[in-house]
Amino acid sequence: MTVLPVLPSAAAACCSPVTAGVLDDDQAEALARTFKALGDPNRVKLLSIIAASEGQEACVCDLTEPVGLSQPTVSHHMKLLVEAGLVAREQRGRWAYFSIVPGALDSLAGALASRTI
Amino acid sequence: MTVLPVLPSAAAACCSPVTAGVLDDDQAEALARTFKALGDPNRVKLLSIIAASEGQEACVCDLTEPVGLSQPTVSHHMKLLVEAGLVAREQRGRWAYFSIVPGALDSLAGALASRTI
DNA sequence: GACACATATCGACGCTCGTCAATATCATTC
DNA sequence: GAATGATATTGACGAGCGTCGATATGTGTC
Repeated sequence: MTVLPVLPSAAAACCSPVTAGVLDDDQAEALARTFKALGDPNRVKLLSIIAASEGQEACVCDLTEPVGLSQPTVSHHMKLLVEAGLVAREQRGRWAYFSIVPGALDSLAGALASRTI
Repeated sequence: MTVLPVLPSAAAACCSPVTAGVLDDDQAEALARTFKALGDPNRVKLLSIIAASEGQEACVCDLTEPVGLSQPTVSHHMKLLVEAGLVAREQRGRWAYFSIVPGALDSLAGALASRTI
């Protein structure tokens, strides 16, 4: 029960393009929270590392070395990404596997793209 | 000469989807800088207000009241959005008009969306 | 040029963020 | 259940952010 199709914060971001009208406070807050999670280069890199890994998942032990940060710091960043609804955490044995929530980035992209159709 | 199709920071973000492989430090840095600009609810709202305005442009005087912030604070946020390459500033008479850089949000969305084709 | 108006900059204030070392928690193995 | 290994949490630190009032800059008007 660790992977949800769309998490609350991501759901709020979905289907409310920035350019489709004035966003209310809740929509702006939800979008900003997700963008803030992407507002750190190390988190962006962590995300890309996970996506580039086999099976689109990685454990903290795979992530520490590429970004050159301490284990607690990587754990901290992963927690933020999970809370933002961008990444899912699954405990398997001793390891915690992180994977990108399907559709999370796409729905965020949808909130950015203009409706040119 | 205030409006550019794609500014440097946005250009770096373009065409390097987060899920297409491990991003190098420069790409991650450029993407994070743009996302950080969107990581504040007031800036997200300012962006949507501009997009929803007639002619897709607005001056600071139009923006202060809707977000409920002081004029210097709005000016500060607009500066960040301009530096992020998301918004263009054009001085016309006494007023400074802000507009969303064409394609900026779309290329950001492109950096997020997975290539499902 | 003096004035009025719109916007930008400055200086300061609390608050949050990114980072680490130290430690705690949890799952596995013996 | 004691030991081991992977990850999370805690506490602390400096750096950066969001905000404001006060002030400076720039633009048009008289």
